[in-house]
Amino acid sequence: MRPTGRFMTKISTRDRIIQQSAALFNTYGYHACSLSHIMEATQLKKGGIYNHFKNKDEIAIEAFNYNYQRVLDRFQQVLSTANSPTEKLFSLIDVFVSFIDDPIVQGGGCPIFNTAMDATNTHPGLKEKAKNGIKGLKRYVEIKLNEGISAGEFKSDIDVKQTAAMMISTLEGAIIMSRVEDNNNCLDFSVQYIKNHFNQNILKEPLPDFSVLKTS
Amino acid sequence: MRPTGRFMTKISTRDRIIQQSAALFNTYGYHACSLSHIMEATQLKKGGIYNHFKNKDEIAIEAFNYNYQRVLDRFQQVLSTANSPTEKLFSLIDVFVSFIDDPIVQGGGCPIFNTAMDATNTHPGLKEKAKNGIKGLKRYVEIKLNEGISAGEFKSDIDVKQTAAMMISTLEGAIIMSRVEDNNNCLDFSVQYIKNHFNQNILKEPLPDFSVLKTS
DNA sequence: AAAATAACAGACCGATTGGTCTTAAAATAA
DNA sequence: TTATTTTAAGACCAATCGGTCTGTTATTTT
Repeated sequence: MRPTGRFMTKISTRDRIIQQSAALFNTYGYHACSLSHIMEATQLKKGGIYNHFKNKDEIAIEAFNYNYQRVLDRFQQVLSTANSPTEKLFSLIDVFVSFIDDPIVQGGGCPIFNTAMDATNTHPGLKEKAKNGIKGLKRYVEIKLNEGISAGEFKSDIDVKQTAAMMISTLEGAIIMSRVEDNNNCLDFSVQYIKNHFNQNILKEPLPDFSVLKTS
Repeated sequence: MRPTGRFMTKISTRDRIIQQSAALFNTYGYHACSLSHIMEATQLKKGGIYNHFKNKDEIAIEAFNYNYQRVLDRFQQVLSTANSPTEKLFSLIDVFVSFIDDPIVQGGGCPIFNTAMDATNTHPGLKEKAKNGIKGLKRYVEIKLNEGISAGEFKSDIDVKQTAAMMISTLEGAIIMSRVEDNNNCLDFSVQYIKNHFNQNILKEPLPDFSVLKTS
């Protein structure tokens, strides 16, 4: 029962807790984000928080869900402005770049991968969620690759799964590296590299713009 | 003053604390690794530990140094069995693969990148160490690339810095992905991919073995 | 052998952790 | 308006956190 005006929906306290915690969990990780942090961010006391959640774990899970949805939303949003499969494919790359240029959530980077790293050895439940998140991300890319093949724009003999995995791991690796190095060099390199590779190995008709890459 | 026999060196308690903590920090991260964990692993009480270190931070720093040195050692070791620059370049790739197949330290993955992720928003000191660690890793690869150019085995117009950054971020991204997915698929893809790229774009005389890649 | 030093145990500390519960106020339903 | 339910405050809890300090036991040095 959410209080609703005529055309707008007031955010529930529970959702506000989730959103503000999502920023904290992405920034500090599960163990380094305490309830005091959440209390301070939400301006609520324990009672106000535990009225909506049974424990910290439930908040963290919901926070991940929220961040994950925001990632998907950005994919949707960016893809909606692209027309051809080729444009869509290159738009996918841009989404990863946007994780650095225009972070989805406080703390930066890709919240899915951040959670994956944070939870791998410490929080089986969250790790599983991150694992599925990555699977979803991959499926997303695979669909777009298949659409390109169906439309006749991409070569039909490409290994879709392999290409999707490569693209994601390369860009995610570059995102991490750029975050640590405090500059975008590595990400820019990777983007150039992948676009070039797509142009040469995925597209049936390479774009003329990419034939000259060595501009360093 | 280390107690030494004729041909062997007994490990100091301090070093033992560092080594065992190094495993814990790599597994759980800085905040999720408590002194109780360290006490249990080392079978020492507080007094025994704080006799050698002034605080948890100092242990974590030394633990990182130790893990970092082990990474470098593995590079040295693998490279020592390679003869030509080409062999050395491909050996570098194998070192990253070994992070999954034969983990350097408990918790798995690359301890440098693990620390980088763990510390980015939570521990400036450790983050700086990880940042420098990655810089060292990159320099290592760059040196090997330059050796290949000098020896005339690699093309002379390659962008060494860009290539090194690409190689590391791609493989590190794949390592993380493989760890989350609990299989080596992504890493294997990436390795195939990079080797193929090196063969086509770095080596002056491509190896015949790599011309056929599409084996899926 | 005696004196000095290094190593370690373990009690102790205040602060903080995640979590519970009672109570009062606010919002909703009757 | 009254009764009921939801929301949130905040006291309280045991457990644990990183860290200090004292006392005892080993180990060196003299």
